[in-house]
Amino acid sequence: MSSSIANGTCEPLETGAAKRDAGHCAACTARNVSICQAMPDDCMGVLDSMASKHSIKKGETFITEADEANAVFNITAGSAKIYKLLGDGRRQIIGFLGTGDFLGLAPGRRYPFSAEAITPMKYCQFKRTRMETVFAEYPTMRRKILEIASNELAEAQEQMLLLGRKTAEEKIASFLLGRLQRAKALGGGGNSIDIPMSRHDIGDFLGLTTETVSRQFSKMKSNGLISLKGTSTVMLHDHDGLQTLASGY
Amino acid sequence: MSSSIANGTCEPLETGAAKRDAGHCAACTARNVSICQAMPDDCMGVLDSMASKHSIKKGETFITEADEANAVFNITAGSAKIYKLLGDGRRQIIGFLGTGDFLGLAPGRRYPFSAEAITPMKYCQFKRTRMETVFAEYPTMRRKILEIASNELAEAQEQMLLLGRKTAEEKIASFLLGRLQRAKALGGGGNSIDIPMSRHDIGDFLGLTTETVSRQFSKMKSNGLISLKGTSTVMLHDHDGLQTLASGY
DNA sequence: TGCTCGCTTTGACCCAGATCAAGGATCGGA
DNA sequence: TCCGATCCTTGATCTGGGTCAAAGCGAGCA
Repeated sequence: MSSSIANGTCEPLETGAAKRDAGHCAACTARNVSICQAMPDDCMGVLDSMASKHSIKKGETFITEADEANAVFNITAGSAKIYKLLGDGRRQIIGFLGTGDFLGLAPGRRYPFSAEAITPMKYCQFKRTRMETVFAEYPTMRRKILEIASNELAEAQEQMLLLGRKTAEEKIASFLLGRLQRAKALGGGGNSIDIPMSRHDIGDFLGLTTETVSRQFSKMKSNGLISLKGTSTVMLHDHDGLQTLASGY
Repeated sequence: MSSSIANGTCEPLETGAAKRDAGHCAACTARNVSICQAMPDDCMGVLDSMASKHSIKKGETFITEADEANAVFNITAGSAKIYKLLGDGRRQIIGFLGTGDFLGLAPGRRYPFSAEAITPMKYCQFKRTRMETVFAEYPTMRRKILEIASNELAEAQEQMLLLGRKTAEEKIASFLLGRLQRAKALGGGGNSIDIPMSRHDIGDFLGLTTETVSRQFSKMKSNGLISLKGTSTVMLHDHDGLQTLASGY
């Protein structure tokens, strides 16, 4: 619901609960932007002992749609995409995730999407059954998950508006502003944004083809709204202009 | 996460918690399909005293986008739509809700969507601040909310696939099967479904125009996939055919 | 340093679904 | 039951973005 619900303390309900020394998690660069922040410092060892840590290469799949949803994940470095497929291979990218992002929520027994690294990537994996134990002991963790789910839901609804009702140009403007917002939330200044995903991926995220994405980038370049540095860095020159496009006036 | 997380008991954490006699909620027809089922029977009076009950007419708005999100809602009779608007009035319907459905989750201080009755409707309204108190006392309620949010998230992702990648025909097939599934979940048998919303609303839900929705209905009628009884009852004659369309082969 | 393969851009053309227009059905209210 | 308003259906035409094709371009590798 509101973010205020994540403000409680994190005392274990059972006084006999293990409190180990903080392990590698304590040094994790993703810790302060991830779900792990809901864990009190002196209990970090509990998470550390539960997490299985992985490094994968660009293009590797780490969640497959319809597989049994036995684990949840926390990205500690790099970026990923999550997507769903239609029978004939048409693809919809549901979202792009980066450092600190949490994924793996599934309402049923199986994952409702696949996930693949779009850059070299690191993540922590937690068995779902063990997470349930943690939730029982540290209610703040469940609050944090609810906060995350609630945010994702609002984002998904915003994306539904985009997919159903915006033009190609408006979609691209919205996408660029979304990337900018994300960069700022992670502490980036300036008007320059990083686009680690391909034009094809952007198309599958916005409900467009590669060619249309490319044409819209070119159009915005010649309009002076943006300029490109290489193929994966975009400078936004007219934030207000993009904002007007994105909100559909 | 999984529905298993809603299986806990519902003992108040504070032993001194008020347990009042069950009030009107006890007789509520929506109770067993709503969030209220997470409340133990003998605590139902707590909810009852908190709920403000409303009846509204078709077409009335009960949530306005960007208003302060001070309450959450539970529909006890009738149907509603929730939607978002673009600056020039283009509309995307995010979902249709019916008896037992819960809404009002907002990740920030304001509602990210509007909500309007599509039939005469009844709902219970709970002040968010008071819900926080209930959550603190009855953890099962928060689990239930997480379960709901998680389900809605998966539905929203499925809808993103529909909006971004399905053809008009596939969208209509998916919509009809979705309605059928809902009818079955509420105990309806048979292949007949009720469509309380207008063609215009269906279009705004599927990212189509009224005319395209109408044409696809006509096409499916002449294909023998469906038939219409009046304008708001649809009989599905070929479930497998619709399923194949919906899954995009 | 140059090659190659995959990604991106651009161009020409096409089509699914939007738009514009006009009847036909349905429903609530007097 | 009649009337008006609203919703639904159908037809004609148009167009934004898809499809097909081919030429740049750049990062990684030998």
